[in-house]
Amino acid sequence: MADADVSCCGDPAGLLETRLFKAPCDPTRIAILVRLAEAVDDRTVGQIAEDSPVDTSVVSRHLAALRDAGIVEATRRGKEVYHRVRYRVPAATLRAGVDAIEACCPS
Amino acid sequence: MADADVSCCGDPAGLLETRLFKAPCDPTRIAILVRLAEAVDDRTVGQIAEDSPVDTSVVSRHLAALRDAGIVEATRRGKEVYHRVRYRVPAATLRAGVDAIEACCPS
DNA sequence: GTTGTATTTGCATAGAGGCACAATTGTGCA
DNA sequence: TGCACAATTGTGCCTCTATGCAAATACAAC
Repeated sequence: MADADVSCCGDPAGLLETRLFKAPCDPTRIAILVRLAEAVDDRTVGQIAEDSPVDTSVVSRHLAALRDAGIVEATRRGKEVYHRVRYRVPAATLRAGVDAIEACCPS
Repeated sequence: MADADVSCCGDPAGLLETRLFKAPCDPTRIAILVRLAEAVDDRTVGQIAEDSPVDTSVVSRHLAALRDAGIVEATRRGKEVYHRVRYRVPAATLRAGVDAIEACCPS
């Protein structure tokens, strides 16, 4: 049973084990993500760190985690690395999971 | 808490800070949740612990966390406490969040 | 009441992860 | 080149949480 592939719901463990769910577990990561979402344009690591109580290195690591989870994307322009939130892909992943659950699981 | 209320997206931080997102952060909790989802009928703490490498007390604690997050519900019948997955509420919460994001955020 | 079983809770330990600081890397410019 | 600045990475500390075991609680049967 370890190979968790429920007949109707697709692969719930696969979804839950995604970094998509692990990424928002830390309050600091959530705060960074929200800051990034509130910004109208892309933000550099330094800009985000300015608004954050933690060190720049910490922000850098958290952004790397968010990038790794597919929640954030980045582009290097010169010395700075500009970050922005990816909305479509994570939202689509979540929606697909919710659809699968609601389509087949007991109400 | 940084009055995080983005104009269009509702309260993203509020959703992310929910225990709904914190609960699946631990692999053991995910495994327990998947076991529970795979079961056709309700499962007692002991039954879940049988299929789990960790101690019964650990399972009990994780189930409490999942209950606290609204992902699992339980009913006591005699000595045993029977658990089952709640699908509707968590799925609806996630769907509402996804809807809000897709409705207003940059594509 | 007592006994037996299921679950929860208290407590100590160990492991994982966040954090700050320092060192390193990457990039642009003189 | 050398220098300055932005970002990443190495390292050690510290906090938080998961874990196991034991004690306590909840409930049924007697």
